[in-house]
Amino acid sequence: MAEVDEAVETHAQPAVPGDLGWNLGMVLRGYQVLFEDAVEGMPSGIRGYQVLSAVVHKDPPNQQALGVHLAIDRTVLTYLLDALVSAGVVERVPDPTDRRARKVIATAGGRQMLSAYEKRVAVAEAELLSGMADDEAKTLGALVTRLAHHVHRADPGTSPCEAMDHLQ
Amino acid sequence: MAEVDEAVETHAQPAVPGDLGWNLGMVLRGYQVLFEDAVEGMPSGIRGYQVLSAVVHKDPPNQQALGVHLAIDRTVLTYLLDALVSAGVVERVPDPTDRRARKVIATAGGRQMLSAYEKRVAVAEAELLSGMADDEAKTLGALVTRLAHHVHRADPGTSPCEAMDHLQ
DNA sequence: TCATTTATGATGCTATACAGACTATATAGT
DNA sequence: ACTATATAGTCTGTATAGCATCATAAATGA
Repeated sequence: MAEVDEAVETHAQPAVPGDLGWNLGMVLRGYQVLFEDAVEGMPSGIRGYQVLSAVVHKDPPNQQALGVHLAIDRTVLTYLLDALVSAGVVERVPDPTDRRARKVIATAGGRQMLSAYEKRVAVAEAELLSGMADDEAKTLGALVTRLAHHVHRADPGTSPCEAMDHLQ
Repeated sequence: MAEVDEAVETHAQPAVPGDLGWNLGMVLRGYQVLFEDAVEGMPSGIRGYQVLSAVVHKDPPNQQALGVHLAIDRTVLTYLLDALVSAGVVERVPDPTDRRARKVIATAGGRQMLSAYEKRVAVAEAELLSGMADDEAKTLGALVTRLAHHVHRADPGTSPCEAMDHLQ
């Protein structure tokens, strides 16, 4: 594995174990700061946006699938959806084929709200990456996307502790 | 499980706004899952490790600098350090030049403990990236590092809400 | 000297996640 | 058909993390 091979790239980092975590945490923090600003006014903020976005773009068949996709615990999703429902943004529709399940769909207003916020979120995302060259940002985005899908595939479970056994 | 995502994978950025957040969140989640396992037994878990690592490798002059580096609120850092101190991992040493300040230093046992855990953390980090080619992982690491430093420079504040005024 | 700022610690509040119990429905085994 | 088990969703309680706030000590500057 990684030894003292500091021909890394920008400047020779002794690559302290844990730096990856610091880096990822810092990036996510920066993202959240910008994101929170961008989704101001959205019910339940960031998570509300994510739920609404997933509902519209992923069209999950029921709440469980929605929760798994976002890695949100089902009990959390309940009150997250409560907030969105009472804001008139989404609806819970009983699934005719399985009366235990409920499909979550966006209302017309919800879709409208989403597309309005998406513009702001896109700006925030661009801003986060504003310090990098276009091709770098693109590369980063592609690699992060791949890694994210890898992780999600390895652990589609809702709760982080549930399937922590193996990631590969 | 594998649905239509395959087509969207590498190129084509229909790029739903918010995907970057999902990706980053998922990567960080995967990291934390592995990390938590790797630092099992460490006082205060992940944060404890990060604090100890920063103390040893960054040698911050006082608690405030430490907190800023890790973007941890100073009141949080207090009890985090309390735990590490009572575990005999670090010590608070009064700064002779400023008697308000305390420098945090690792004990011999703490340094030993850190280097033991660092091996495990390095394995965990390698495991997270195990799905990628070496050069890809390297590129990703370099880009994330740059972005992280960019973010940290832009907002070195301790608390995320301080810089952006309000959380929801 | 006195006021202001800085470094740290202590306390209480709020939000949020997760575990576990509970209801309703579905599916499998007999 | 009948029971047993599994699943979807909700509700409740608890633990915890993080922040605001106040308190204390010491440095800085007027």
